[in-house]
Formats: sequence, structure tokens, C-alpha cells
Amino acid sequence: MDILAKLNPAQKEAVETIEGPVLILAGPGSGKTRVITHRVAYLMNVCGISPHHIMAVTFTNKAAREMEERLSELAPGSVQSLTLGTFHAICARILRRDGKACGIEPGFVIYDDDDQLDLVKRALQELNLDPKKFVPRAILSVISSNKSNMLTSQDCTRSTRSYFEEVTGRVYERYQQLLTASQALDFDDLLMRTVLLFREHPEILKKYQERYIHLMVDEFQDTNLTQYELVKQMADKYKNICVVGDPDQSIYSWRSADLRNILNFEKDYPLARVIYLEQNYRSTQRILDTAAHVIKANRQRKQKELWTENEIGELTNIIETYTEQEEAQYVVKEIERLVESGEANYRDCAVMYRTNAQSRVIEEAFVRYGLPYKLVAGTRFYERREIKDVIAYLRLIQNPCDSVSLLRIINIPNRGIGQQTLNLLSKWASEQGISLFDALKKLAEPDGGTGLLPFNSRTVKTLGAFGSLLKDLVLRSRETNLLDLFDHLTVASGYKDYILADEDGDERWDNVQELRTVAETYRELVPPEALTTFLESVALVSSVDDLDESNNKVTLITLHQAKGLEFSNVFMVGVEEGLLPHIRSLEDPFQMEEERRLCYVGITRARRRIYLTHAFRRTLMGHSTVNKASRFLQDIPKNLVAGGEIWQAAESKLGSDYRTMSAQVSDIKPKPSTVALKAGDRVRHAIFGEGVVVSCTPKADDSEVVAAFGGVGVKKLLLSFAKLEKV
DNA sequence: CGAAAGGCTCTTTTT
DNA sequence: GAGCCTTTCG
Repeated sequence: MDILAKLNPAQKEAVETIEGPVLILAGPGSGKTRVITHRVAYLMNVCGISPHHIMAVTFTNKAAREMEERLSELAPGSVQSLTLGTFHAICARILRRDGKACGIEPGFVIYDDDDQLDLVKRALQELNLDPKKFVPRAILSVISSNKSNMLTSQDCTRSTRSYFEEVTGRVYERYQQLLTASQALDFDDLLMRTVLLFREHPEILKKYQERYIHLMVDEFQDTNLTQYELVKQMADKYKNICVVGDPDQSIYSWRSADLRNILNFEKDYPLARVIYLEQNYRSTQRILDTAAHVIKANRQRKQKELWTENEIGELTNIIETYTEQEEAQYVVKEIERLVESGEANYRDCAVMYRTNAQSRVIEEAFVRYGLPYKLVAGTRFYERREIKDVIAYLRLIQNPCDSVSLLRIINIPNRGIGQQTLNLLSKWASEQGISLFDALKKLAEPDGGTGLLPFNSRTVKTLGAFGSLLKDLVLRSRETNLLDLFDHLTVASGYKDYILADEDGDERWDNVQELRTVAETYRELVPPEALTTFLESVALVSSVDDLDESNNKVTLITLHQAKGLEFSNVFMVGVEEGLLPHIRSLEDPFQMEEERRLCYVGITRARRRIYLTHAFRRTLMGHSTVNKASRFLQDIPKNLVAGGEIWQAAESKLGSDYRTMSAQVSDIKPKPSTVALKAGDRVRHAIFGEGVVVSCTPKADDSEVVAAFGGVGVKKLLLSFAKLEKV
């Protein structure tokens, strides 16, 4: 297979330039992913470089998987020994292997955002600091940003310029101690500790430097300083470092991504070859023009000229509606129109929004009108209570030091271990100089150290029982396979009964079973290995990772998550002052530029049609607000906009158009079902399939039907809107 | 000890 | 409007 065939000259240059530093500035839709995969294939197939010597870093696991797929076609058989993944996944692997040298246990757990917040709160409490005055979230974000800039807690306590800095420094220090005691690393540690490991142990770094002769980093505009340093360390020997990015699509500065990494690359590597990918293969000319007019108002940017040979395409649609409900209806109605006229499939459409909160109204409209959709990360699967609980049990089995997990589940299900008991327990444990887990184990022993304990006998019994449960689980984990362990633990801990007793227990239990299905992937691995691998994969998944393109459904997604994706028809909703740009960025020119880039990212996801909608009135955080159209819309010249000017529903500003609008939308509304339903009836739903009615209760002049559908679980539906058919 | 109720503050965006 | 925290009562 000719790797270079079908590449344009710039792409070809990017693929063939394998020596020395290379900076690829790739506009949206310029075939960036194609270039990266082809470059890796070229290194292996043409230059004869062993995949063992190549590392490619992606932004999400999904991107890594996609690349893997494409590579297995271009260069069959070589993918396994390639190092391919996110920074976090790659660093976790390095630290498990070599972290011991700087005191990191190979069995460390990875703490996510929630776990981190827990620890910050605990640190505040221990330091007697008022969480009202020092907001845990804010402190955590300071800690995180320090770690992203390679600042250790020592660095942050050494010199402080304000009381707040002094406090955050102290909290950081305590937080880090708590992490260490739990044998845990947070997301930022994965990166920073790897860099520190390399700094302190040049012999280990050397091993990696010699292994990775070729490095590639995608989405380079979204790397932070720590990641940059890591790349620099690794590439220092051979300097075959190829980074790919687009400053105009940098949208993660709030996560400490530093645009300077890409803007300064040429300074750090004066010999760097800079390659521009400017031909766009994705969008129509008008979509590109629209995007260009929006982005060109930014000051901080590298000028690029995007062009395309694609057709000129349709005009940009700018729509104002009265409320966000009407906006959602408009979107639904327009998608239905496109589908019915054969212009599009559901899967070709995406609705994009600035904040997750906006998805609710959109979702409701989709449910109401029965259009199929998939929501990327509403309540993310791994953030559900029942999932986090079971994972906490598993993490604790793997690493008994994990205090966050222990404290999470010590009283779930209720064992009668309350705050009081907990305080006594941790005091007793620290007096003895042992971990909470060991304390529990001690209490599980038959003579438990009777007499010397600060607990009454009932409490000793309760704690001891829990201790022996954990002890038993840990023992089992060494010989039992992952799935049996999973099943045993959910039953033996009483968690299954506990969750099933819950109001929507069946649905929650289904979720637990879904987690079990994920665990099945690791069934062939030997016991301890299986658990570790499973937990690691669970810790590092992101919401777009399991975005499944096979179903014919409309995608509902945030603008941030949409980066790197493309759809024929894109509906950007809430393009309003205060939302996009977000209210938090109105005062800050730097953040304002980032909002603009976000808008640019959204527009450039579109292949054929772009719809930018805004609502006159919108309910935010409980109360109704009035928003003006986004300033970004003003930058789009009239001749690019459908209707020759920014279109508004005729009377929309007065609010009276809502009825007309609803009337139009109701054209596609299914006829209200007249069938009366009762519990036990079997029904069929257009999207959910067959199910059984759980209950049917009258509500206003309608009925609320609760029905259980195989596979999708229990859903609440309004009788008049749901397409329910009696079977 | 824990369930339930009331009161508070917010919300960007996520590996 | 929700999620989190505190308070109250059995």
C-alpha cells in the first residue's frame, strides 16, 4: 500500500519529515488525524522503525482507539508494540513500572475530581479552616493549576504573597500528605510525578529517551507546562518530536493548557520545520467563511488561510426564538424536516451547547417528539453513585490504604457506623500509628485488644464485622477471577439488597451490571492484574470515549467535547451574551478570546449546514433572564446569513410568536394516544422498544406512564406525547 | 445513628 | 433546580 498516495503536498511533507522537531499547524478539517496515522505508518512501513520506538500521544482514549483502528489497516500487526494513548494513561503506565524509585507504590489508585474534592475538604477540616471562606473547589483548582505548572507543595509554601496563597499552600501540603497516605495519585500527579521521576532519576529517563526515537503529540495547543516538560524530557536525546495543533482551537486554558507551548515551539526548537495544513476537506466554503469572520477578531493568533475545493454550500442560519423551550422545538422540528426530506439522517446531526445544564431542555424536546438522540455525558456513567460505590469497594480491595474509598463505603449499606464512631476510629488508628484498614482488621480479630478500646462492645462488633468482610474480600481477590469477585462482593457486602431497595433500584442495579459488563473485558487476565487494569481503565475514561457512532441518533454534546468531531448538520444553541461568551469571561479579554475560539470550534464541526440559535428569554439557575444575541453573531457578514440579515421570528421579541411556533412544531407531533394503560400492560415504544407498564397516573389533562423497557430501563413518559402502542 | 426536611450557593468547560 | 450541607427529631 502506498502510504503517500492521496495526500496533498503539505500533508505529504508532514508525513515525510521524520527527522528533528516538526510543528504542524493544522486548521479544522485539514486531515490532521490522517496525517498523524499516516506518519506513524510511514515510520514503520517505509523507514523500518520498530513500533517499539514510537510514541503517539492523543487527547482522548477514543482518539487513541481510532488511530489504532486505522493503523491496523495501514500497518497490520504492528500496533500492539506501539505506545499510543493519552498523557495520563501513558504516565500511569510509566509510574506503575518505575515509580517505586521515588516512593510510588505500583498499586497506587488514581483519584478523580470527586475524590480530590473529598481530600481537600478533609485537609481544610484538619487545618481548622472554614470551607465557607476557603471554597474547596477554588482551592482544588489552585492546587491543580500549580501541579500543571510543575509547582510542588514545597514550592507553594516557601514564599507566599498573600493570605490566600499562604492558606492554599498549607492545604496543598496537607492534601498531598493525605494522598500519599492513601497511596493515591490525582490526575495532575500522574503527569507531574512522572516529570519529577525523570528529573531525579536520569537513568530511568535515559531508558525512555532511548526507547522513544520518535514522538508525536496531537492537540498540542491544549497541553500544559508539565506536559510540555515531559515531552521535552523524552525527546531530548533524538529530538524527533512532532507536535500537531491549532492555536485557534485552544479551549482548555481553564485546565491550565498553555497556548504558549505552541506559540513558543519555534523558539524552543529553532530548527523546527513548520508545516501548515490549510486545505479543508470538511466544510462548505460558506461555513469556512462564517468561521473565519468569527475567529479573525482575536488578537492572539497565528494567521492561517483556510481554503477548500468543496462547494459554496448553503447560507448560515441564525435563528432567534422566544425561550429555550422554543429553541429546542425549533431544533427538533428542523432536524425532523431534514430527515423527512431525505437531506440527512439523525446520525448526521448534532446539537452543541456551552454548558451541560442546557442539555436538559433539548433532551426533553427530543423525548417529547420521539426523535432518537444520544447524550454525551449527561450524568456520566462513572459518576453515578452506584458505580462509584462499587468501584470504591474494588479500589479498596486493590489498595487497602485508599482512605477516600474506605470512608465512602464504610457505612454503605448502613452498618450503624456514623460520624461519631468514625471519629473515634480514626483517632484510635492514628494513636496506634496504623491505617484505618488495619484498625478494622485488628478489631476483626477474636480478642480485638479488648479493654483498651475506646468503643463499646456493640461498636467493636460492628466495626469488626466490616473489617472481616474486607479481609475476606482481599483474600478472595488473590485467587478469584474478577467477575466472581465482583458478584461476590456486591452480595456479601449487602450492597445488592441495599441498592435494590432504592426507589429506582432496578435501574441502579442495571447500571452496576453494566459496570460488570465492562469488567468482562478483563476476564482473561490473572486475578490481581485484572483488577488493576480494570480500575485503571475506569479511572481514565472520558465521556466522549464511549460515544458510539453506529446508531442512527442525533448527538447532544458540549462544545468542548465536540472538538475533533464532525457532523453534516450542526445546531449550536444558546449563542447569547452570557452563555457564549459565558458570563464568567465578559470581563477578561483573554477568556473572551477563548470563548471565541470555542465558537469557532463549534462552527467548524459542520460539513454542510450550520444553525446558530439564541433565545430571547432563558431560565438560568432558577430565574428567568433576558439575553442579547452573542457578539460573535455580529461578526458574521450579512451576505453569509440566510435571509440576508440576522433573522428573527417575526413577533418573537414580543413573545407572542410562541403559539405560532408551537403550532408549527405540533405538525410533527404524534397523535395523542387514546389507549388507557394499566400496570402490567405490554407496550411498544418507537425508540425504547417493548416494555411493561409499571404504573399509569393521571396528571393534569394527561397521564404519566412509568414503563420498564428491556435494555434501556425504566422511563417516565407522558401518555399524550409518547408513541406508545399496546401489544 | 440516620432519615427527613430545610437552607444555602451556584455552574462553564474535563483528562 | 439541584446538589450539598446543616439541623432536627424519632
